[in-house]
Amino acid sequence: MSGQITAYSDNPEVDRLVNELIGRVADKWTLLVIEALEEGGEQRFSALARAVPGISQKMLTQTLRQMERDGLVQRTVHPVVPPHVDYRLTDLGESLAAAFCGVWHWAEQNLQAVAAARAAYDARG
Amino acid sequence: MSGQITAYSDNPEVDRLVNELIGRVADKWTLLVIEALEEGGEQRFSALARAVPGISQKMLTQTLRQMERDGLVQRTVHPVVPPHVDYRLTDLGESLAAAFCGVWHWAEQNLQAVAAARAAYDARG
DNA sequence: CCGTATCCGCCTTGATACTG
DNA sequence: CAGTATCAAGGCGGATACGG
Repeated sequence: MSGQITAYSDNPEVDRLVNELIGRVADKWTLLVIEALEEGGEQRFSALARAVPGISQKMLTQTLRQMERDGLVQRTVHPVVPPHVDYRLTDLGESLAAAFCGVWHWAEQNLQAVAAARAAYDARG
Repeated sequence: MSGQITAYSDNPEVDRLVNELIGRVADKWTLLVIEALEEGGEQRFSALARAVPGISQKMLTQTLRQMERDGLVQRTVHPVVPPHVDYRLTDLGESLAAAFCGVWHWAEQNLQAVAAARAAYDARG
Protein backbone atom coordinates (compact mmCIF):
# COMPACT_ATOMS: atom_id res chain seq x y z
CA MET A 1 0.00 0.00 0.00
CA SER A 2 2.31 2.71 1.23
CA GLY A 3 -0.77 4.77 0.81
CA GLN A 4 -0.12 7.98 -0.97
CA ILE A 5 -2.23 11.05 -0.52
CA THR A 6 -5.15 9.75 -2.55
CA ALA A 7 -6.50 7.30 -0.03
CA TYR A 8 -10.07 8.35 -0.65
CA SER A 9 -12.72 5.73 -1.06
CA ASP A 10 -13.73 4.64 -4.54
CA ASN A 11 -17.32 4.29 -3.38
CA PRO A 12 -19.30 7.47 -4.11
CA GLU A 13 -21.81 6.74 -1.38
CA VAL A 14 -19.09 6.38 1.24
CA ASP A 15 -17.50 9.58 -0.07
CA ARG A 16 -20.78 11.38 0.47
CA LEU A 17 -21.13 10.12 4.02
CA VAL A 18 -17.52 10.94 4.79
CA ASN A 19 -17.95 14.46 3.48
CA GLU A 20 -21.08 14.87 5.52
CA LEU A 21 -19.38 13.61 8.64
CA ILE A 22 -16.38 15.87 8.14
CA GLY A 23 -18.69 18.81 7.57
CA ARG A 24 -20.37 18.14 10.88
CA VAL A 25 -17.21 17.47 12.81
CA ALA A 26 -15.01 20.17 11.31
CA ASP A 27 -17.35 22.83 12.60
CA LYS A 28 -15.70 25.84 14.21
CA TRP A 29 -17.14 25.39 17.69
CA THR A 30 -16.68 21.63 17.66
CA LEU A 31 -13.00 22.15 16.95
CA LEU A 32 -12.62 24.60 19.80
CA VAL A 33 -14.50 22.38 22.24
CA ILE A 34 -12.36 19.40 21.28
CA GLU A 35 -9.26 21.47 21.86
CA ALA A 36 -10.54 22.67 25.25
CA LEU A 37 -11.38 19.14 26.38
CA GLU A 38 -8.09 17.80 25.05
CA GLU A 39 -6.12 20.41 26.95
CA GLY A 40 -8.18 20.65 30.13
CA GLY A 41 -9.43 17.08 30.48
CA GLU A 42 -12.83 16.39 31.97
CA GLN A 43 -14.55 19.58 33.04
CA ARG A 44 -17.95 21.07 33.66
CA PHE A 45 -20.21 23.17 31.51
CA SER A 46 -19.26 26.52 32.99
CA ALA A 47 -15.56 25.73 32.75
CA LEU A 48 -15.96 24.95 29.05
CA ALA A 49 -17.84 28.18 28.55
CA ARG A 50 -14.82 30.00 29.96
CA ALA A 51 -12.32 27.85 28.04
CA VAL A 52 -13.95 28.64 24.69
CA PRO A 53 -13.98 32.42 24.49
CA GLY A 54 -16.78 33.96 22.48
CA ILE A 55 -19.09 30.95 22.51
CA SER A 56 -22.67 31.55 23.61
CA GLN A 57 -24.50 29.29 26.03
CA LYS A 58 -26.77 28.20 23.25
CA MET A 59 -23.96 27.20 20.90
CA LEU A 60 -22.07 25.41 23.64
CA THR A 61 -25.12 23.36 24.56
CA GLN A 62 -25.90 22.63 20.92
CA THR A 63 -22.32 21.67 20.11
CA LEU A 64 -22.00 19.41 23.15
CA ARG A 65 -25.30 17.69 22.34
CA GLN A 66 -24.21 16.92 18.80
CA MET A 67 -20.83 15.70 19.97
CA GLU A 68 -22.50 13.50 22.54
CA ARG A 69 -24.84 12.10 19.92
CA ASP A 70 -21.89 11.40 17.62
CA GLY A 71 -20.13 9.58 20.44
CA LEU A 72 -17.32 12.12 20.76
CA VAL A 73 -17.98 13.21 24.34
CA GLN A 74 -19.41 11.59 27.42
CA ARG A 75 -21.78 13.58 29.58
CA THR A 76 -21.99 12.81 33.27
CA VAL A 77 -24.69 14.32 35.46
CA HIS A 78 -24.11 14.38 39.21
CA PRO A 79 -27.54 14.52 40.88
CA VAL A 80 -26.84 17.29 43.33
CA VAL A 81 -28.07 20.80 43.86
CA PRO A 82 -26.97 22.95 42.28
CA PRO A 83 -26.52 20.71 39.23
CA HIS A 84 -23.04 19.49 38.35
CA VAL A 85 -22.38 18.16 34.83
CA ASP A 86 -19.05 16.93 33.53
CA TYR A 87 -17.92 16.46 29.96
CA ARG A 88 -15.00 14.41 28.71
CA LEU A 89 -13.74 13.13 25.38
CA THR A 90 -14.50 9.50 24.61
CA ASP A 91 -11.91 7.30 22.92
CA LEU A 92 -13.58 8.17 19.64
CA GLY A 93 -13.29 11.86 20.48
CA GLU A 94 -9.64 11.47 21.39
CA SER A 95 -8.94 9.71 18.11
CA LEU A 96 -10.56 12.58 16.23
CA ALA A 97 -8.45 15.05 18.15
CA ALA A 98 -5.39 13.07 17.10
CA ALA A 99 -6.51 13.07 13.47
CA PHE A 100 -7.02 16.82 13.56
CA CYS A 101 -3.56 17.23 14.92
CA GLY A 102 -2.21 17.06 11.37
CA VAL A 103 -4.42 19.90 10.19
CA TRP A 104 -3.61 21.92 13.29
CA HIS A 105 0.05 21.40 12.68
CA TRP A 106 -0.31 22.39 9.05
CA ALA A 107 -2.12 25.58 10.03
CA GLU A 108 0.57 26.47 12.55
CA GLN A 109 3.34 25.78 10.10
CA ASN A 110 1.75 27.70 7.25
CA LEU A 111 0.15 30.70 8.92
CA GLN A 112 2.83 32.94 7.48
CA ALA A 113 2.73 31.36 4.04
CA VAL A 114 -1.02 31.96 3.82
CA ALA A 115 -0.68 35.50 5.13
CA ALA A 116 2.01 36.17 2.52
CA ALA A 117 -0.12 34.67 -0.25
CA ARG A 118 -3.01 36.90 0.74
CA ALA A 119 -0.85 39.99 0.85
CA ALA A 120 0.54 39.22 -2.60
CA TYR A 121 -2.95 38.53 -3.96
CA ASP A 122 -4.35 41.73 -2.54
CA ALA A 123 -1.39 43.74 -3.77
CA ARG A 124 -2.04 42.62 -7.34
CA GLY A 125 -5.70 43.56 -6.99
CA MET B 1 9.93 14.26 17.69
CA SER B 2 7.24 11.69 18.27
CA GLY B 3 4.96 14.59 18.98
CA GLN B 4 2.07 13.65 21.19
CA ILE B 5 -1.46 14.79 20.61
CA THR B 6 -1.22 18.11 22.39
CA ALA B 7 0.97 19.91 19.93
CA TYR B 8 -1.12 23.05 20.11
CA SER B 9 0.60 26.37 20.48
CA ASP B 10 0.85 27.94 23.91
CA ASN B 11 0.38 31.35 22.35
CA PRO B 12 -3.30 32.40 22.47
CA GLU B 13 -2.91 34.76 19.55
CA VAL B 14 -1.50 32.02 17.35
CA ASP B 15 -4.32 29.74 18.52
CA ARG B 16 -6.82 32.32 17.40
CA LEU B 17 -5.25 32.69 13.99
CA VAL B 18 -4.97 28.94 13.59
CA ASN B 19 -8.63 28.50 14.45
CA GLU B 20 -9.57 31.18 12.01
CA LEU B 21 -7.50 29.60 9.28
CA ILE B 22 -8.92 26.15 9.94
CA GLY B 23 -12.42 27.57 9.89
CA ARG B 24 -11.81 29.05 6.50
CA VAL B 25 -10.10 26.01 5.08
CA ALA B 26 -12.35 23.34 6.58
CA ASP B 27 -15.30 24.71 4.65
CA LYS B 28 -17.45 22.10 2.95
CA TRP B 29 -16.87 23.23 -0.62
CA THR B 30 -13.17 23.88 -0.11
CA LEU B 31 -12.74 20.30 1.04
CA LEU B 32 -14.55 18.94 -1.98
CA VAL B 33 -12.60 21.14 -4.40
CA ILE B 34 -9.32 20.05 -2.84
CA GLU B 35 -10.36 16.44 -3.23
CA ALA B 36 -11.34 16.98 -6.86
CA LEU B 37 -8.05 18.70 -7.69
CA GLU B 38 -6.09 16.08 -5.80
CA GLU B 39 -7.74 13.27 -7.70
CA GLY B 40 -8.05 14.84 -11.13
CA GLY B 41 -4.96 17.04 -11.21
CA GLU B 42 -5.00 20.32 -13.11
CA GLN B 43 -8.35 20.93 -14.74
CA ARG B 44 -10.59 23.68 -15.97
CA PHE B 45 -13.54 25.42 -14.39
CA SER B 46 -16.22 23.42 -16.14
CA ALA B 47 -14.47 20.15 -15.32
CA LEU B 48 -14.41 21.08 -11.63
CA ALA B 49 -18.07 21.99 -11.76
CA ARG B 50 -18.72 18.44 -12.96
CA ALA B 51 -16.29 16.89 -10.49
CA VAL B 52 -17.98 18.50 -7.49
CA PRO B 53 -21.61 17.44 -7.74
CA GLY B 54 -24.12 19.85 -6.31
CA ILE B 55 -21.93 22.91 -6.29
CA SER B 56 -23.31 26.04 -7.92
CA GLN B 57 -21.31 28.24 -10.24
CA LYS B 58 -21.36 30.96 -7.64
CA MET B 59 -19.95 28.79 -4.86
CA LEU B 60 -17.33 27.27 -7.14
CA THR B 61 -16.10 30.69 -8.21
CA GLN B 62 -16.16 31.99 -4.64
CA THR B 63 -14.36 28.95 -3.27
CA LEU B 64 -11.69 29.03 -5.97
CA ARG B 65 -11.09 32.76 -5.41
CA GLN B 66 -10.57 32.27 -1.71
CA MET B 67 -8.31 29.30 -2.27
CA GLU B 68 -6.32 31.30 -4.79
CA ARG B 69 -6.00 34.18 -2.35
CA ASP B 70 -4.86 31.81 0.38
CA GLY B 71 -2.23 30.38 -1.97
CA LEU B 72 -3.82 26.95 -2.19
CA VAL B 73 -4.51 26.91 -5.92
CA GLN B 74 -2.90 28.44 -8.97
CA ARG B 75 -5.16 29.90 -11.62
CA THR B 76 -3.94 29.98 -15.21
CA VAL B 77 -5.81 31.90 -17.90
CA HIS B 78 -5.15 30.96 -21.52
CA PRO B 79 -5.96 34.01 -23.63
CA VAL B 80 -8.05 32.32 -26.27
CA VAL B 81 -11.64 32.45 -27.35
CA PRO B 82 -13.62 30.94 -25.87
CA PRO B 83 -11.79 31.44 -22.55
CA HIS B 84 -9.82 28.55 -21.11
CA VAL B 85 -8.89 28.63 -17.40
CA ASP B 86 -6.98 25.94 -15.54
CA TYR B 87 -6.75 25.34 -11.81
CA ARG B 88 -4.17 23.30 -9.96
CA LEU B 89 -3.12 22.79 -6.37
CA THR B 90 0.01 24.63 -5.31
CA ASP B 91 2.57 22.96 -3.07
CA LEU B 92 0.81 24.62 -0.15
CA GLY B 93 -2.50 23.20 -1.35
CA GLU B 94 -1.01 19.74 -1.71
CA SER B 95 0.39 19.89 1.81
CA LEU B 96 -3.06 20.81 3.12
CA ALA B 97 -4.57 17.90 1.24
CA ALA B 98 -2.01 15.65 2.88
CA ALA B 99 -2.81 17.06 6.33
CA PHE B 100 -6.51 16.47 5.81
CA CYS B 101 -5.81 12.92 4.83
CA GLY B 102 -5.72 12.00 8.52
CA VAL B 103 -9.17 13.41 9.14
CA TRP B 104 -10.46 11.79 5.99
CA HIS B 105 -9.06 8.49 7.11
CA TRP B 106 -10.57 8.92 10.57
CA ALA B 107 -13.98 9.62 9.06
CA GLU B 108 -13.76 6.54 6.84
CA GLN B 109 -12.65 4.35 9.71
CA ASN B 110 -15.29 5.61 12.13
CA LEU B 111 -18.37 6.08 9.98
CA GLN B 112 -19.95 3.05 11.56
CA ALA B 113 -18.92 3.97 15.09
CA VAL B 114 -20.56 7.38 14.72
CA ALA B 115 -23.65 5.87 13.16
CA ALA B 116 -23.88 3.39 16.04
CA ALA B 117 -23.40 6.14 18.62
CA ARG B 118 -26.20 8.13 17.02
CA ALA B 119 -28.53 5.16 16.94
CA ALA B 120 -27.84 4.45 20.61
CA TYR B 121 -28.34 8.09 21.54
CA ASP B 122 -31.59 8.33 19.61
CA ALA B 123 -32.83 5.08 21.08
CA ARG B 124 -32.41 6.41 24.59
CA GLY B 125 -34.29 9.56 23.66
C1' DC C 1 -16.49 29.36 -21.69
C1' DC C 2 -15.87 31.81 -17.53
C1' DG C 3 -17.31 34.46 -14.92
C1' DT C 4 -20.07 38.87 -12.32
C1' DA C 5 -24.46 40.92 -10.49
C1' DT C 6 -28.80 40.75 -8.39
C1' DC C 7 -32.46 39.05 -5.75
C1' DC C 8 -34.34 36.24 -2.21
C1' DG C 9 -35.43 32.44 1.10
C1' DC C 10 -33.68 30.02 4.87
C1' DC C 11 -30.81 28.56 8.30
C1' DT C 12 -27.66 29.59 11.62
C1' DT C 13 -26.32 32.48 15.38
C1' DG C 14 -26.68 35.76 19.23
C1' DA C 15 -29.28 38.19 22.84
C1' DT C 16 -32.46 37.89 26.26
C1' DA C 17 -35.50 35.97 29.51
C1' DC C 18 -37.01 32.19 32.12
C1' DT C 19 -36.98 27.22 34.72
C1' DG C 20 -35.51 23.02 37.64
C1' DC D 1 -25.43 25.65 37.72
C1' DA D 2 -27.10 24.01 33.59
C1' DG D 3 -29.90 24.31 30.68
C1' DT D 4 -34.66 25.58 27.50
C1' DA D 5 -37.61 29.08 24.89
C1' DT D 6 -38.29 32.75 22.05
C1' DC D 7 -37.31 36.26 18.76
C1' DA D 8 -34.74 39.22 15.65
C1' DA D 9 -30.81 39.79 12.48
C1' DG D 10 -27.32 38.53 9.29
C1' DG D 11 -25.02 35.68 6.17
C1' DC D 12 -24.85 31.73 3.25
C1' DG D 13 -26.19 29.66 -0.65
C1' DG D 14 -29.26 28.86 -4.86
C1' DA D 15 -31.53 30.57 -9.08
C1' DT D 16 -31.46 33.58 -12.65
C1' DA D 17 -29.92 36.91 -15.90
C1' DC D 18 -26.40 39.18 -18.11
C1' DG D 19 -21.27 40.55 -19.71
C1' DG D 20 -16.26 39.83 -21.73
